[in-house]
Amino acid sequence: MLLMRTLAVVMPHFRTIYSAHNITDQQWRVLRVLWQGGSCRLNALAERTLIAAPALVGVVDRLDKRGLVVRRGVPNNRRAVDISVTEAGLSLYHAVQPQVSDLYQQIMAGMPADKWDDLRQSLDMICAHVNDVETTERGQDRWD
Amino acid sequence: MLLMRTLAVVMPHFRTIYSAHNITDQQWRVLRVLWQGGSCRLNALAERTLIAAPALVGVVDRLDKRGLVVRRGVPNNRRAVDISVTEAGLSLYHAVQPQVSDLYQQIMAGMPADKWDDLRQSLDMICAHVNDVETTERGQDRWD
DNA sequence: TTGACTCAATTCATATATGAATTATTCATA
DNA sequence: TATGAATAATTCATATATGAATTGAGTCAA
Repeated sequence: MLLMRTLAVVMPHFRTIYSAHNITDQQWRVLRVLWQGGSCRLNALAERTLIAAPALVGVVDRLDKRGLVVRRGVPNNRRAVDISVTEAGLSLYHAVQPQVSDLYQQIMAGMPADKWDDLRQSLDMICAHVNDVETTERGQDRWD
Repeated sequence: MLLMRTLAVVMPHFRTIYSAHNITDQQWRVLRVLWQGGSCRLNALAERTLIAAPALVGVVDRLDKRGLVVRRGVPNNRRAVDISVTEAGLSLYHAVQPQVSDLYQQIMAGMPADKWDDLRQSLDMICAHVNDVETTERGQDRWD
């Protein structure tokens, strides 16, 4: 609940920026990842944006309709689809990114840098350890 | 993104428990809050579950249909509605709670207790500070 | 007392979130 | 080389998430 509460407190501030440019949180995440990585396929995009593939299909659809990204077939692999930003998507990204970066800095300013490092490490540690828990659960399945 | 990633890693484990009892994350949050606080009105429930009121209406509707919670009018205030768990909702809670608690303990075991305290404090600090950022933003509105 | 205003719950429209099932493909192998 | 297992993207059904607008009550001052 603490994680959710923190997100619930922080996200609206970012959302204010996004909605001023008529995009959603998820649409922003897609644009940012595509800008950083050039282009990638839906599954990879799903991993990097933390948006499940079925939901991502719709997000990309809407970005595609607005001409911010494009879908292209991959040669030698007709079941794969490559997604990349358009010029319009790129310029939108450059319009939004500074504001997002500013807000990020303001939030970071509220806590010393070493605390941020600790926070990052702790969260990473949780992510890493939780996989062990999963293994344990599976182990218990043997007694079903 | 780190916060979202952590939630994305942790939640599926809890969700496994919930879905085994045919409830969702949000339905569980409602049951837990109602069990802890007896009963409360929709707005208060929205705050405590971190579910926005419009979405919460639907969650309560579905719990109501399944007889896990009930809506009751508040005397002397016909616009308010009181929500509370039923016997069925209570027994479901007691069936699920131990498993949730166990999983929680397993996750907690992956990191020393003082680290958890630091983590809690850091996240609380973020929540507290972000409100200041908001104030700053509002202050800038004066120049509009 | 009545009209302006606030409040609590809800509805609406649109955009995800999630797990299960599909649809084409591609691959590995008997 | 037929053929079943594995893949990538998508569709489906159902359950939220979000912001704006409504509805039905209370409230308070002129």
